[in-house]
Amino acid sequence: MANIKDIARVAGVSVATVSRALSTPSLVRPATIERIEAAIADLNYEPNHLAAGLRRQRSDNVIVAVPSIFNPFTSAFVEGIENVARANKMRVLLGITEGDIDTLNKYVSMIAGKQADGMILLEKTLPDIVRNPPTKSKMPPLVAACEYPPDITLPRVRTDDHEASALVVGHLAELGHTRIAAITGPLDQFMSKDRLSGYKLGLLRARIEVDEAIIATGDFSLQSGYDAMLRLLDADPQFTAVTCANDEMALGALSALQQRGISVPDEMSVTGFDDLRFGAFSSPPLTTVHIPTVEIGEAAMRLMLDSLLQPDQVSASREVILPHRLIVRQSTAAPKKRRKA
Amino acid sequence: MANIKDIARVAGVSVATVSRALSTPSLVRPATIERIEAAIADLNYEPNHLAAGLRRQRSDNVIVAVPSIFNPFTSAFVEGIENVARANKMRVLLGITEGDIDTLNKYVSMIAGKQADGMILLEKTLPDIVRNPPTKSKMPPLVAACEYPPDITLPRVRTDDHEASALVVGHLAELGHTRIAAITGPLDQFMSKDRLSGYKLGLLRARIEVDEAIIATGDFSLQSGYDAMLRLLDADPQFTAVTCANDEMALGALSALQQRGISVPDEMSVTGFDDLRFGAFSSPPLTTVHIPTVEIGEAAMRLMLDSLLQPDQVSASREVILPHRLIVRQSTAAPKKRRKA
DNA sequence: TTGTAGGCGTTATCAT
DNA sequence: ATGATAACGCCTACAA
Repeated sequence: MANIKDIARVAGVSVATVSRALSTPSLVRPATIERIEAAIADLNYEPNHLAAGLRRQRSDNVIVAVPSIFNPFTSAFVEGIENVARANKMRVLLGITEGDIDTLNKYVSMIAGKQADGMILLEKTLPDIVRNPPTKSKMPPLVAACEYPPDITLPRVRTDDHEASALVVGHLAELGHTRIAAITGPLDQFMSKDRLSGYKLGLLRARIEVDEAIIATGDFSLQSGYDAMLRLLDADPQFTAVTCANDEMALGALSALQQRGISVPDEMSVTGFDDLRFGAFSSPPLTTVHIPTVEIGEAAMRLMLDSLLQPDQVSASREVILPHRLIVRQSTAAPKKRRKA
Repeated sequence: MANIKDIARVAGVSVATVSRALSTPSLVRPATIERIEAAIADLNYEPNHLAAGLRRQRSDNVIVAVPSIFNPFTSAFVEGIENVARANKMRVLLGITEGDIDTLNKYVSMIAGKQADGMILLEKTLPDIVRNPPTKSKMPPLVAACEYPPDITLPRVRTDDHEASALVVGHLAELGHTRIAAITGPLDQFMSKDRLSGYKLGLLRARIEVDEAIIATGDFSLQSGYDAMLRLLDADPQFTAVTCANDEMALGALSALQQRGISVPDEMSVTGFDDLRFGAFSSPPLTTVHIPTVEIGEAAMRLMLDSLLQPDQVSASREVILPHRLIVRQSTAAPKKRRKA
């Protein structure tokens, strides 16, 4: 492979000029640039990014740490990050952790190892370095999305899940429901807790008492929504609506209801959360809260770019909150028929 | 940040020994290794991957080029690649192309620029370099998945979509259907053509004549499946089954049928393709063909590792074909009722 | 506007 | 088993 020296020789200039022609063309005479570009085309030259990175001490990569990408919420998030990264000449390194904290910590150390310049997190656990900042070396640029407790001091982007959940419950209450069940996410995740507390807030506002007997816990998967729905149905014959902490579980719940022959929304109203496109084509189409997932990724990447530009502004930990909105489809309606036991 | 020189000094050895302790410990005396490891822990040393890469002429990254990751099929594929990459100390660089050939070609040139060692493709178009191999420099390691025509000479992994489609049609024919519609993918994609020809093969085997009037084209999206279903319904009152070229479109079709009040499977049988987990929880659950998407990614990454190990074996372009299998759920049944006009 | 040269942090070759 | 040292290819003062 040709290198910058070859180009310099062929173009009859010094390597410095070639380097400048590539990175700061304004400093080079147009005629010279032309000769250099000719040489580049001629020799099929491609700058060695490793060498440049070594010299400039950065890789132009950003790690995205997620438990798994095999899930529409996460992949939309990653897509958003990639969009902005690409537009800014950065690359996305995929860091799948499977929820393992050691793996996550290893990804963090890749930053010190210059494999990446920073990391965007969509994880339920924080890497150790956040709680134990390094004394000698400096803190790597980190951006958090969605999942984290309020006391950490990272730049972060999220939606107001608390209010969003309350909003859904409000919608059901307005329709006339007075007994509203919930299927939550795993309660070791901050996001799940937030959505659960929002559910309770919604009930409070509607002057409905919380009944723990009709709160079931899932793990955000279709199957867990299905299972949780069956558990609720068996536990209580009275409730007429159920709010699920994400669309996947809501779709699972829909499937369970269909199997039990309980009609939605006549006998049971069901709501989701996230607004996956699958929810728009379920039977019936799912009432849900739109979460701007792609935009969350984009905002996170922008925060990352900010951190990268101002390495010392660590304390300027900004928080971006993106708007949600209620999407009413056909899975919710006023309670009509009594459910048959 | 501490570097290898610092470690050498603190441990009282040369840089060469430190390097060896890290990469080939068997060549270093255990006692020495211990001193080195102590120094590493002490100084919080992390090897600079950029420097190592420059020296060794590789980045340990592999690019995955996909039109979009925001889709369960693709994300499963990427997850499979990441699994194997991680196990082999390689990283996945996400290359989203949005179907743009220039973007794709740029990703290819990143290999020459040492940002990555090779590329795995899940695209409907091939990068230029495949048709015009470079004369001076050597061909970058490329692995293709699923989408490509048979005449190219890349290592590749795929399923037998042709037979799989025929299998689905066979299933419907066995149930007694004689008028079977199809919703295909975009016909500029090889994968779509393959699935379409498999559909025709299935009809042939069942001695059913092909009727182009009940073949509609979609773009693999939910919405397009929904739209295509409505078009078919309006065009022909007779058919009793429809096979869709992927699960997303089948789910869209299900939604259209539900809206028209046509019951599945009593009045209409519907089949999908891919076996997304959403299909298992639709109403009714979707009969489909299981495609081992994650495994396809894993196999592709293994082919990549092979190519990387034997840079000259370009001609040894292996092809891996992974098995599919029919998943019969409740969206297919013997034709019963007549559809109402 | 252009050139010279030092150095980024490693690995690998060749000695010892 | 260990050490000295020359690359790897680029960027960026500094000099001209």
